[in-house]
Amino acid sequence: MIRCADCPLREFGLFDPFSAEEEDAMQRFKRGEMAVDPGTTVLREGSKAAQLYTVLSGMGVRYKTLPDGRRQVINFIFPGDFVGLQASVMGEMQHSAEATTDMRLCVFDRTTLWRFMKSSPERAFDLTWLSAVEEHLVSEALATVGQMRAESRIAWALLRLHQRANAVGLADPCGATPLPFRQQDLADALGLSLVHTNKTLKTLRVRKLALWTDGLLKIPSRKALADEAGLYDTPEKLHRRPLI
Amino acid sequence: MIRCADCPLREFGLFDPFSAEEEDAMQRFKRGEMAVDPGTTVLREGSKAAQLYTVLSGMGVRYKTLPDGRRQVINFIFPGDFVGLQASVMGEMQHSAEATTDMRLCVFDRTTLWRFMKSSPERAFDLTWLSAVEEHLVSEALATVGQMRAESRIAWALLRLHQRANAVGLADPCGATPLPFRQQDLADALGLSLVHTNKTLKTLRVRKLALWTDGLLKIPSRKALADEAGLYDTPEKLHRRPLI
DNA sequence: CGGTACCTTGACGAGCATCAAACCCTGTGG
DNA sequence: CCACAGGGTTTGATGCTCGTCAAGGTACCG
Repeated sequence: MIRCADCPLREFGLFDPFSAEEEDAMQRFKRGEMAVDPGTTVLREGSKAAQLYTVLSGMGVRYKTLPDGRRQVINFIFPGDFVGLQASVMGEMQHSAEATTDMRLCVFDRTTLWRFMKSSPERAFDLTWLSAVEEHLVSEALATVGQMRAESRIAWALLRLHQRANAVGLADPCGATPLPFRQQDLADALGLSLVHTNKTLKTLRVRKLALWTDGLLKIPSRKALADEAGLYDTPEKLHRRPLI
Repeated sequence: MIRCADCPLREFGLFDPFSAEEEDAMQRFKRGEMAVDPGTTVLREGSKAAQLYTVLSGMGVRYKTLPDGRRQVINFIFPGDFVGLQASVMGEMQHSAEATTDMRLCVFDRTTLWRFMKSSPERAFDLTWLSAVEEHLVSEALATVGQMRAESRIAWALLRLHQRANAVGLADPCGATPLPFRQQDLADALGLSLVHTNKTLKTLRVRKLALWTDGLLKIPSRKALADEAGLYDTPEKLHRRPLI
């Protein structure tokens, strides 16, 4: 089992540094590790999950299933993400979480969460912070899906995915970012049909704004893509985030 | 100034009860009261607001503004809602909040929030809880906007608004609920044009599923409306929520 | 070799946006 | 008292975006 002190996620500037005591408290909180295959449902909507996880490696999606079987992807899961807080706080999950690739997870116990918050107000604050950031991300998605046309929606999503992937060191020297999702996942995230998503991806390819093929994303000009996405070119100031 | 002990919101079963000490701590936390007119922007997107508020009475909207001037309503504000947590936790607001009606607000100070969390782990937990619930609400909206057709979206929104209003005692004996928003607000919340929203409201009226005119909403059969909204008829089990 | 999962492309039509105009109601000022 | 303006609602006409249907292509796997 990886010790928190050696956590591979710590290398990236994305996360808040730990003090020695913090590391220690975290270590006691940690329950174990888990590795899952692609397609595994880590948390199921409606379940009163007893565990929560920090993603060590791999990617996935959070999604809601509708009565008629369609699904809405709420957002994409990247290394460093904290999954399952909702169930711990609200009693049960309101969405599912599924691994898209192989995934390694750091396992924590729900029952210790409360003790954890109590023992350390800083951690309690961090949890609130994480939750507030999630809300913000979902809100931005809502604004995009509600207001933008297909081309802009996809531009927005690809740009955000690119940022997130880069922030955890997944970029490749030649500028290609691995993006192992299916077109259907993107379609479900953006409220578009698979067919139209496919066609729109093609026009973005033709316009040389974003090239996503074979699980690799290349963005010739972030500025141009941000323009299409209706985002001010993001000065890459990603929030530094707490790591739990 | 209303004392927390006499808070008019406490009457409704919606909120967690307070112990005497809790009440006391809350009272020290409270900074004052504020009354605003319809149309007032309480919090502005991008501002590093120093205050946060609990809504004592009145309604409003949270929304994001897009570069081209369109807006996305994130959700609607009701009495008991806690507004501005995002700025306190994340540093600045990611959306604006505006009063639709006259509104009375309980004012708290941002700088005391941290002290507040530190002094009382239960409150810290409550804040995380609130944030998690917000996220859930926005996610549900995202799923609705992303996957449903106009008629279902509007049915969903009206049903949710009806529930929220009733939970804070705004229902009228004869079954009419005050709903002071404009059709444009609903349109902006659901990613629909004003015109199409209007036409869809008409068909819902014709179908006797929901009658919303002159700021009053009447729902002949919640079951029928829930059906159209793609919701299992909600057993009215609204989460009891902490009151801050 | 058939089967499955995913990507791709074309044809067609529906749902919804957009444009334009009329119709309230309320408030305001001559 | 009436004219007028402004904010919101309502309605019709037109056409674009996007969903749906259908089919074919490719890679991978048992």
